[in-house]
Amino acid sequence: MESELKAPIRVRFAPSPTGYPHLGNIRTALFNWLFARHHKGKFILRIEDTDVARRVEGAVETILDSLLWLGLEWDEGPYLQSQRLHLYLDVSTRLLEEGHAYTCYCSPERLETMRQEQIKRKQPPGYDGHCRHLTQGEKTRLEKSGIAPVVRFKTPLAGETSFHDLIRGQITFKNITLSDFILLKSDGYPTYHLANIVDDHLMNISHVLRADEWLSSTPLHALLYQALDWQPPQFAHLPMILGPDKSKLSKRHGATTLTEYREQGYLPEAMVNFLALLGWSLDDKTELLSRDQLVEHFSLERIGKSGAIFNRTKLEWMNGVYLRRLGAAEFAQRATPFLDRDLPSSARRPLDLAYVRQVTSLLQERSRTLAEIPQLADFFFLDAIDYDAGLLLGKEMNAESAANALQAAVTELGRARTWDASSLEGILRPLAATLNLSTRNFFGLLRAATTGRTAAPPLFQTMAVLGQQKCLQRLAAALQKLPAVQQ
RNA sequence: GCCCUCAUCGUCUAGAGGCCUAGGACGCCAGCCUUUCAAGCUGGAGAUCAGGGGUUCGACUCCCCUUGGGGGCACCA
Repeated sequence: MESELKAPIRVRFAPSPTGYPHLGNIRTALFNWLFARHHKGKFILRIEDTDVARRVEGAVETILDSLLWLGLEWDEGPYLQSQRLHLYLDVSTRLLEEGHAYTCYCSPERLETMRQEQIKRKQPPGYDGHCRHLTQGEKTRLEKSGIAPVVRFKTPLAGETSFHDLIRGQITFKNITLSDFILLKSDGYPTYHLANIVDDHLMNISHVLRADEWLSSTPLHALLYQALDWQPPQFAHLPMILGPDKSKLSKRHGATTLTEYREQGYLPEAMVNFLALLGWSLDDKTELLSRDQLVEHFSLERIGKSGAIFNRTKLEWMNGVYLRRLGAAEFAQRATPFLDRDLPSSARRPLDLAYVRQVTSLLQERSRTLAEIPQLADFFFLDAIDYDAGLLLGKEMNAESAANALQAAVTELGRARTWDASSLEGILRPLAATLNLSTRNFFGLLRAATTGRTAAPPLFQTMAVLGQQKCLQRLAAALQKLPAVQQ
């Protein structure tokens, strides 16, 4: 039961536009969104664009686009940190004035050699405090020489810093292992550490749900809150999503950005369901949950601690489930853009939507992603099909009996007045008997002749959709191919 | 190297001391259904709960150590 007296729940998703959001980022966004919706709180979007050098064109748009595709609507923002620079500067100044921070004039070169030596001596790399005790005179001199300083936080040299994590419990770091990190860069932009806590404070963020990789920098943030005498939010570090080799997900693991999944024909509702189950579970058996059910049941208590390998095969299964659950019209509508995109150029455009609808109804329970529909369906849209003549012959068949059967089929089908699945069955099933062929062989022959493949939707329905004229044409073409078959 | 952290079937996970001879899902195998392929249904293989010590009448569950994995240690987030 949530107490009415508690501060309102306010969470944020704070990506940096240095790349396109990958599954891990999006899973973090999803958990934040679920948490906010479950508690009837606010979900805030904040763009952490304080790294001018690494900014990627179009990244912000892709982030917004990804969230909207999944239906993760935000209540406030997007706030851009690059437009709030004065706020960070104010806090930095205050920290300086109150003696919690100092200006540092060390050159990148000096820092680099320092680091190398520390590594060589097998010491933990970190700032050595060189500028910590500079006199006012020295500072003025360095300032005059044109060096733009950075501002560093004065990390306590002794003692320890601990904080409570909602998922992992109490976590403690010895301050000696923490170094004087940078708050403000020489270009006047804040680092993540500064901007992050200033904004979380100013935006009244109640809970910080972020990936595990931030755990190590949380003591820095805790120290900052202490120095500023601000109430820190509650922290919950989420387990990470891993690649098949158990390492942090990255480009080299293949498709990792959300938009790639959209292009590969996954449904947003399946992605939401699947992503939610990476690190969270409802119970010992539930796998399929709608967005509303997720909102209803989501809780931090049921988030696990260990990283999860992203299992694409299971996603495919789940996507198939969602695909099959769609209404036929909906399925056709969602499949159309993929057909349009991937069908061979020889297929007539624009696509005949009524025809598409008939085709997709045969494919709905056979596809796991929308992107595989075009390959499953191409023969429906092409005038001529190309295939190996060997596909025509079943096990107990030779070219002669196949020719005989095809000829008989052409004759009977040519006479047909109605052309639907049941009348076709009414013609072809008895014909198999007459020809003394197993349905397996006879229908297999017709399938290969009409579709050019051995695996396709049910024969009669397929033929019905193809139409009488096209079927007869293809049957005749198969008859021509037959002599070429190697026995 | 140092710091933090995690550890149940191949993978995602259930398990909050006795309900566990460890449950579910994906995948895999087999059977059924069947004109092929799927889908569906049924069944099966698959985890000495990383290893070792404790605590306890009793440990997958609590504690310690070891091992292994992951993350962090930037004028990146």
